[in-house]
Amino acid sequence: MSIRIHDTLTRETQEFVPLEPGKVSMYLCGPTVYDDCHVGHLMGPVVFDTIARWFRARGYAVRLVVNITDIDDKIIHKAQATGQLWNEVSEHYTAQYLQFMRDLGVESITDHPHCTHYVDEMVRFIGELIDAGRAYQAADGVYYRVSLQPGYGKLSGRKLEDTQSGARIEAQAGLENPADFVLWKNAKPGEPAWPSPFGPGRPGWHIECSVMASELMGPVFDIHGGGDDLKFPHHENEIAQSEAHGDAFAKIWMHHGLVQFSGRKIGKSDARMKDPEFSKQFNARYLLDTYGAPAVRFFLVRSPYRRPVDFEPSALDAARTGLVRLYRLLGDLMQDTTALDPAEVLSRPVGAELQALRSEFASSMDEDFNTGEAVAALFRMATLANGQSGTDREQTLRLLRDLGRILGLFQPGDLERVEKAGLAEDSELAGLVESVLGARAQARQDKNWARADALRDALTEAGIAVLDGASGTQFERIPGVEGDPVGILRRALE
RNA sequence: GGCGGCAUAGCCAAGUGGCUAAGGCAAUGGAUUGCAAAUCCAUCAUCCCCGGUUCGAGUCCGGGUGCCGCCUCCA
Repeated sequence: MSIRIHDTLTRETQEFVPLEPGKVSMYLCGPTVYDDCHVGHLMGPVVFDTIARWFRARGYAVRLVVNITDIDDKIIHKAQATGQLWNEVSEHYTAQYLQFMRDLGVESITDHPHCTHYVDEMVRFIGELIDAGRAYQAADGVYYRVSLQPGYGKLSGRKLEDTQSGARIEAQAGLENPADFVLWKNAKPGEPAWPSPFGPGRPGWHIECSVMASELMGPVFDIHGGGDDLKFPHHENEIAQSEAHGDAFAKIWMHHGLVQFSGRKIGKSDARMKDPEFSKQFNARYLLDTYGAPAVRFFLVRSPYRRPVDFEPSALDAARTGLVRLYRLLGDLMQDTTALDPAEVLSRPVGAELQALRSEFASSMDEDFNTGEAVAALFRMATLANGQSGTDREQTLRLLRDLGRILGLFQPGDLERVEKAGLAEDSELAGLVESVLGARAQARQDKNWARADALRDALTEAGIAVLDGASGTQFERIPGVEGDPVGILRRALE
């Protein structure tokens, strides 16, 4: 029952052996805080939070460092475009990002180093690279000398010559090699700057990860993660810098697939994203408000992390429907806030059928964190529970919930957050819904079926699904229903 | 052009050479319901094409075809 991990560097899945017994140190490339998050930005944190949770369930103490890039060309451009100070931009989007982390239940991140808090360390690191002959000053900054790096390109599987023949790298004046990359950018007039022996300026993008990772975790650590698109050049360059600095750096590299739409990656440079109607459907805030954060988390965890996730509203909706089914099955168990002991959950004595499913769950997670298979095991537990009664059923449901909780699912309040997504912020609509439901209840009592059904139809049109049950009537918000729900419900009450 | 990945039911999607190819959504039939919805039960694929290895391949190898990512900022 050891954990196996796919390493991008060796392209093999191998048993994980920690540097220090019982401990895991991980570094994940975090956001550059210059704009609203889209769904793609949520994937890394959710994936690595889930991985960290499984490590903890297997008894490891986890350190997970996720940087915040709070100085960068894009931040400066955004500030210039909006008339803000650069740090007003970065602080605003940092706060937004951290709120997303809380909403999504990402709780494994132990350190959120800000790039600007480590400038001195970066300056020292760059100075050491210059002293070692591995970096040089050019007209507009300090550059890393790629030509002296043996094995440059080993992560992304490319050779220096290939990179050059790519020909899309503009030959920059003063560079020894077109693949050399900037470590320190000299400040232009009006740009934010930090003092350094190489002149006032700011750190380049790649250097921050090398420096902050080693500052917080030392010259070698267990796992470095990030999105597939960061393999080259970002991670390749991190390796180059750190190795040139004499650091062993990450033992294992893990890369998650990218979120796509209609088979194509969603990115800032995607022409489609210029259409506000198009981009809105990937906006993180919009998605969390419309579908509920737990549904978004569940969606991202349903398939294994290395595959690209094809995202579209109907797929998220399908995931949400299945998730709600589990919520309803769990019922009151969802609200239990008792702290969970993963070791106990994984070893607690249970019936044979349930034990088999728990085994599948655990071995799926052990095998490179295959959350897709693990989730399938949860659904099979649901089917099992439906055929049981009494203490057997109770045992199955408890285990289903607890295993889900190890992955960050089934938190207290999640059902509300998913079923009522978007309603909380609209108190007028929420009030109207209650009024219409009350009127309908009265009509049903009077056996005025025509009136009751008309009210129900109005609710449906307004995007509210009515759920009659033995213990009264519940309702849920149907995601993605457009129109004027307030107007519809007002008219219905007349 | 270079490097890498993927092709499994209407849709999404697991699958570590070998019992009946996970799971979700949708659909259909049934139970339930004032009627619905929700819920429960049941049904629903031989895995892009060709060739090969093997007692046995969705799973390995070779060749096609198609799609995608990276090579420029990018989670």
